[in-house]
Amino acid sequence: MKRAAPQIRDVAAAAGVSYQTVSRVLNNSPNVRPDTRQIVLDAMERLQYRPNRAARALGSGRAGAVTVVTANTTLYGYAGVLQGVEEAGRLLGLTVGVRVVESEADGDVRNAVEYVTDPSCGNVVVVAFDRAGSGVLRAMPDGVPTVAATEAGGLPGVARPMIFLDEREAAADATRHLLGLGHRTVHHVAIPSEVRDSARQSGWRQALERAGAEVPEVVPAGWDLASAHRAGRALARDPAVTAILCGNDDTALAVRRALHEAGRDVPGDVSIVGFDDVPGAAYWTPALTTVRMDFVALGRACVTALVDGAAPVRLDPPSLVVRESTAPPRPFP
Amino acid sequence: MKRAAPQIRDVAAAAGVSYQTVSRVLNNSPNVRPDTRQIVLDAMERLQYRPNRAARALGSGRAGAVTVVTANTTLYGYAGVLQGVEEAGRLLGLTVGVRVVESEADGDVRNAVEYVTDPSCGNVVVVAFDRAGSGVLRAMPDGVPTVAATEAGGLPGVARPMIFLDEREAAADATRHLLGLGHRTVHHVAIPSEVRDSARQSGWRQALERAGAEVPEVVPAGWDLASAHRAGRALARDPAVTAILCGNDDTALAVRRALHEAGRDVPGDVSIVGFDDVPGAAYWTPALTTVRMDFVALGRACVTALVDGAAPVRLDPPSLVVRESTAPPRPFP
DNA sequence: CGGGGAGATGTGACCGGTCACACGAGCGGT
DNA sequence: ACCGCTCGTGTGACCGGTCACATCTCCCCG
Repeated sequence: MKRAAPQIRDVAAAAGVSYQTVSRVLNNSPNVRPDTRQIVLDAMERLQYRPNRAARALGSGRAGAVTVVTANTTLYGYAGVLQGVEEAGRLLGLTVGVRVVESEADGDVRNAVEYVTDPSCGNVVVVAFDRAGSGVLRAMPDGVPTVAATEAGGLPGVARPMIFLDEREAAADATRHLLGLGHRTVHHVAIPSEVRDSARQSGWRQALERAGAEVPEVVPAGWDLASAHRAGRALARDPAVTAILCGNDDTALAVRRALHEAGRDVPGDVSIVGFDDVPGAAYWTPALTTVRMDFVALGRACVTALVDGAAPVRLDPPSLVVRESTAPPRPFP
Repeated sequence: MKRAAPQIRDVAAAAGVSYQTVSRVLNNSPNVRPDTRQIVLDAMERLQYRPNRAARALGSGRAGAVTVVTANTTLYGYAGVLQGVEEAGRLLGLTVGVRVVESEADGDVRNAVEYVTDPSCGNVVVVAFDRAGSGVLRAMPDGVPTVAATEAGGLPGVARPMIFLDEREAAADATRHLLGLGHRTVHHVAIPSEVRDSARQSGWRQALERAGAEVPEVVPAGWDLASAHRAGRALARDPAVTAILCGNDDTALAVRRALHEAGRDVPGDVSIVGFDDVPGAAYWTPALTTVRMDFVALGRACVTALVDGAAPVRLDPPSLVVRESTAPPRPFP
C-alpha cells in the first residue's frame, strides 16, 4: 500500500540513484551526467512525481513566489498590474499570490504587512496608487524584497525600487491637442493622487502655462463614478467650460453623462479626454480620446525588477489616442 | 548573534515553556491554561514572532490556501469572482493564489493542472466560464478539492461542486420587459457559452415563445468588443430589429456603437439590454438597462463551499435593472 | 486514602525537500 | 608513479513547524 503522492525518495528508488541526485535534477544542477538525468526524468514521469513547493521553500529558504499587495483588484489599472505580475511570475515559474488591503486604516495596513512578511510569500509587489498601498509600502520591513508600482514620479521619502508609467508628456500632449483645436483653456477633473502635483496634473498645467492659457482650478473626484459625476455636474454648469481632461476613462464616462444631463453635447459643446484607454473606450459613442496606459507592462516590469540583477525595464511612455470625443469648440454665438 | 527571524523554539525559550505549547497557542488549542497562553502571546509580541507558513503547511499537510484558476483576471465577471475569493479567503486566514490558464490548448491546461496539483496550492476554485476553465476542471485529478464557478446550470458531465448565478429568470424578465414596451420581438447577441443553451438564451427564448413572439436567430459574438461590434453591425442593417438583448454590458457597448454608426438611435430606434451591470452602466448615455450579476458573491460562495461542511450558500438571483436604454419602439410610419 | 480520568505540558519523530560535506573515480601535469 | 583537481554521486543534518505519544498534576469519587 503506497503513499498517495510519490516523493523524491520514491523517485530515487525507482531510478536507482540517491535522493540527492533527484534533487539535483529538479534544480537543474550541471553536475549530473546526461544519461543519469534522463533516467531520473523518466522515473519522475512514470511515477507522476510532483515536487512539493512547501517543502522546497522550507528547505531552501527561498520561496519561489511573488505576492501582489493592492487595495483593489477590479479597477482597470490595478487589475492590469495584477495581470502583468501574474504573467511574468508564471513565466518565471513563480507562485503568484494576491493580498488586498481593505483600507488605509492602521490595522488593515498592519495586517497586510504581517501577511506578506511571511517568507513563503516571496517577493512583494505593492500597488501604491493610493494611500492604502503607499501605507503598506512605508510599513514594509526592510528585510522583505519589495518593489512598488506607483504613480509617475514615485513616492517621496520611500527608499524602495519604484516603477511607474510616466504620463506627464501625454497629459501635456492631450492639453495641447485641445488647445490646438481652438479651446481657450482646458479644465481638469483629477482622480486621487498620493503626490502634491500628479504627472497628469503637472503636464496639463505646464502645457497650459506654456501656451499662455488660463489655468483653471482643478476639480477633485474620487475613484468612484458618483464623485466624478458630481465633478462633471459642477463643470457642466459653467458655459465657459469647453474642454475637460479627465483623470481616467471612468471619470470621463461620468463627466460625459453629467454634461449630457445638462444638455451639453460631446464633442459638439464640450470636448473630453480620458486616461487609461480601457478596452471599451474605442467603442464609446462618441469614441473616447484618451491616453493609453499599459498597466500590464508595468506589472511585468515590477517582476523583472524583483529578479536579481535584471536590467531596469524601459516602459514605453503613455501616448495620446485621438478619437471622437474631442473637436473644435462651437463658434461663439 | 541571533538568527534573523525568531522561530517557535525562540518564543518557547523566551516564555519558559516547550515549543509544543507555543504550537498549541498558535493553533488555538483549548488545552492551554489561559495564563500560560498569555505568557506565550506576550513572548510572541515581544520577539515579533511570525509563523512560517511553508513549515506549517509541510508539517500539518494542510495548506491553508486557496488558488483561483482562471483564463482571465480583468474581464468583469472573472475579476469579480477573484475579488470574492480573495475576500472570503482572507477572512478565513487563507493564502490566496492566482493562476491564469492562457488558453484551452492541451499544454496550457496541463500546465495549469500540474501547478495547482501541488499541495501547497490548497483548495482550488476554477473559473469555468470558458473552454480553458472547463478544460482545467475536467483534467483536475480527483485528489484536489475543487469547486467551480460556472455558467448557470453547471457543466454537464463534471462531477464537482459547481456554483453559479442563475440569470435565466432575469433574462426572461428582460425579454418580457422589452415585449411589454411594445416590441414585436427581441434579438439576442450571445457571448461564448460552454453549454448548448445558456441560461440567458433559454430564458430569452422561452419568454419569446410564451408570448407567441417570433424567435429570431441568435447572433454569436466573442468576448472581444470587435466581434460584438460586428454582430451589432449585422443587426443594425435590419430595420425590423428594434430590441436587442446583449450577452453582457461590453457587448451592449459595442452593439450600441454599431447602431449609432448605422444612424439608429438608442433607445429611440432600438432598445438594448445588457448583462452584468458593470459600475459604468448606470453612467452610460443613455444609462444602460441591464441585469445585475453579483460575481463577487459568487466568488465568496465558492470559498464557503470549499471549507468543510458549510451549508450551501444561497445566491440572490440576478435581477433586471431598468434604466434608459429601453423604450417603446418608434410607431410604425 | 487510593484509583481513575481529565487537563496541562513535554519529548521524539516526521513532513518533503535542501544544504554542506564526504567520498570515489578519472584525468592531467610534473 | 604520485599528487591534486574536477566531476559525479551519496550521506547526514537541517529548514520550522506539526503530530503522536508519554508524562505529570490535580481533582473527584468510592
